[in-house]
Order: sequence, then structure tokens, then C-alpha cells
Amino acid sequence: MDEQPRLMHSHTGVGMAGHPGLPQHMQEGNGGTDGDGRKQDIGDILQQIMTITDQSLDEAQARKHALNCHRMKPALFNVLCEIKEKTVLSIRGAQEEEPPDPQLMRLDNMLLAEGVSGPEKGGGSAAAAAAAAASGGAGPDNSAEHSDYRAKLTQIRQIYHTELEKYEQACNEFTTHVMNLLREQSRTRPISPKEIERMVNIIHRKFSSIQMQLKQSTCEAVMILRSRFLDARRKRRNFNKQATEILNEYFYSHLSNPYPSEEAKEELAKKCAITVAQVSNWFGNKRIRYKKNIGKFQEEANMYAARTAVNAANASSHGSQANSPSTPNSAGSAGSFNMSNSGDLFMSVQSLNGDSYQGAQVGANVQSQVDTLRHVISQTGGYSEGLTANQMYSPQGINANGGWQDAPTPSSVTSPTEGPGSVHSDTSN
DNA sequence: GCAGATGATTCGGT
DNA sequence: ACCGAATCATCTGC
Repeated sequence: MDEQPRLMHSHTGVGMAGHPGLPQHMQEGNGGTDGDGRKQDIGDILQQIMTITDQSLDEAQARKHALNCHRMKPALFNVLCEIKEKTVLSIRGAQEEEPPDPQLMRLDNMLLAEGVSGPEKGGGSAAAAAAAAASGGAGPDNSAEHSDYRAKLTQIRQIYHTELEKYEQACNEFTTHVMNLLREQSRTRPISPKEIERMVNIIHRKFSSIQMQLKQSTCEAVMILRSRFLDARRKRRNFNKQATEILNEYFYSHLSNPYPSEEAKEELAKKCAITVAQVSNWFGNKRIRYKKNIGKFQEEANMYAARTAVNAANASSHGSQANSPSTPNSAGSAGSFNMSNSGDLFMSVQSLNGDSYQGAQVGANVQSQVDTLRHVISQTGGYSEGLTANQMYSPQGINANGGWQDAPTPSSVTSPTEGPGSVHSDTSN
């Protein structure tokens, strides 16, 4: 029995019976030397091959063995090899050298950019930072969310690499298996090395399509993670009580002109552990909501005014300044809001800063002091007899048009402040 | 679950 | 760029 692998490359120059190049052993034939006998012989073999699948396994095995041992087998094998090669050659061109898949390239690029594939560089912290930057603000729990993002990205990365490894291993194993199988089968059917190579390529293509699915789902996971990360940052979280108090304190002590300067915003942001943008948001919201419903904020305003005044009084009695946020547009001082001044001092600060002096601005601050003083006075019952609650804390900062008074003149400061004013002269503004 | 509070976003005006 | 206004989306207390 001929057990030598019949690889096609070893069969150059083979051909059909009656054709130039017909193998010698085919032309020799058997006992019958005429062409009819050979034809019938070959016809019989082909018939057996064609019907072999209709037979039982045992019968087929027996028939296979008989065919293998048939004297015409090598010749027929060679002919089949040649026919097959010609057939394969005619369809080969269409399948080879396909261009790189643009979708795969996109996925690869994205995975690389997100830090999933490629060298590990802090588990995609850059992507997290980018996501954070895109979201616009950074809260106090910024780092916690970053580490959460990083941890999840690392998890995705690990899963991706594990799966990729698994697929590659499976691909290699399968390829080896198929190659061995084909080599084995090449003994009994015409298989060329190129065909094996082609089969390997097909397997690789199949596995790379699976890999692409893996990459796609990984990309999706990263996208979901990222969007969740951004959504989480978008999520509204109430400021802590202390921050709200600081902001309110500033707001109500500058009620006549609740527009903190950039420096003041930065100070407030630092004190409240929030961003300047959040401070701006807060003041924007506060102004509009206060204006919309002043009555509702009455109590709050009273409370903060009283607190501010008491603080001021205490500070005054202790020979120090009240701890109150800076006046609008005043230069920020580092570390604290100890920038509260009497109106006079405020004016002098303005002058010292070289800012263009604005009477309106000063007026607003003076007015603010008046607001606060009125509150304190009314709270303590020292002055506000006959004033209704609304009068007690009239929204003097708001003009008839619904806007904040931007130019209350210092002359609007009324005499009643003169009396207790000595006590509250340090009232912050 | 609901209503109100509140931080964020969007849009138009200046 | 900043602000007011409207609106959205979530939080919070009941």
C-alpha cells in the first residue's frame, strides 16, 4: 500500500491517459493492454469512489483499503491532483491579498487611544483625564472617580487581553490540528502545501473576525464606561453644608451687589472646595431664585445677616476684623476671606488697588452694609420697631426693573444706621 | 412616590 | 465673556 503523502508539488508533468505526460504506470495498464480495458478500469474505480459514501462505515473502510491498494490508484491520484490544482488556480486570485479592513483599523486605533491595547500606561489615566476635562469641572471626589474609571478600564483591558490570548491559542491549536489533518489526508486525497497554507489563512481570517468581534465589544464596553463616567460627573450633587453657608454668607452680605469678582470667586471656590464655575453657577442660580421669590428667602437672609453682624460685632469687640468674604471686585487675599472692611476701608482698598473708582460699586457695598445692619437691628429689636418683615429686609438691591441696583448712592444710607452703626461699623460687606 | 430644592446646562441678550 | 432666564436632572425630606 502506498502510504507516501501525495503532495502535488511532487507530481509535475502528470496528465490524463492518452495525453502527453500521462504517467508511465497508467499507460502500462494491466493485463488488458487496450484502451477500452483501461477506461473500464478507471470507470470502475471512479464508480467505487462515487458510491463510497452510500456504504456503511465498514464497507467504506474495506472499499477504501481496496482502492488504496489498487494498482491504478497512484496514477488516478496524480490526475486528480492536477485537475484540482488547475481548478484551484482559477479561483485563487479572488481571495488573496485583501486590503486591511478599515473597521478593524478603527477599532485598533480606538483601543490604542483608550489604553486598552498597546503598552500599559497607567490604565488609561490619560483617557480618564480627557473625559474629566470634557465634562468641564472637577469636584472634590475627582480623584476617586478617576481611580474608579482607571480600575474599570484596567479590568476591561485584562479581560480583553485574556480573551485575545485565548483566541490566539485556540487559533494556533486549531491551525495545527487542521494542518496535521490535512497532511494526514494528503495521503489519500490531493492536497497541496499551498492549499494547506490557504486553509490556514482561512482559519486565521475566521479567528480574526472573532477577534474583531472581541475588539468591537471591548470598544463598546469602553464607550459605555466612558459615558457612564461622564454621566457620573454630570450628576448633580449637593454642596456640603459648610460650602453652602460660605456661599450664602457671601451672597447675603453682598446682597446689594451679589456679583463676586473673579478673585472672590476663586476664594470662595477654594473655601468651598468647588470650582470657580460652580461658584458662578451657584451665584447665577441664587440671584435668579432670590429675585424670583424674595419672600421665601427672607428668613434665610435674616439669619445670615444676623450671623454676619454678630461675627462682625465679636470681631470688633476683639479688636479684629470680621471673617467675611471679600467685597466684590476687591483684590483677593490668600487663604481667607478676611477682606471685609468698613465702607471707608473698602474705598481705600479700591483706591489702593488702582481700580477705576466706581461710586456705584461703593454705593452698593455701603448699601449692603445697611442691609445687614437693618437686619441685625431688627433681629435684636433695637431699631426696627414698626417695620414689617418685608420692610425689615427689603430687597434694596433690586431695582424697579427687577434688576440688581447697580448704583445706589452712598447718600441713600439713612441715618438710623448711625446710632448702632458704631457697634456694627465693621459689618462686612 | 411626590413636591420642593438645587446644581448644571442651554440659549439669547448685552 | 458674563448674565438672566428657562429648563433639565437629580437630590432630599416627607
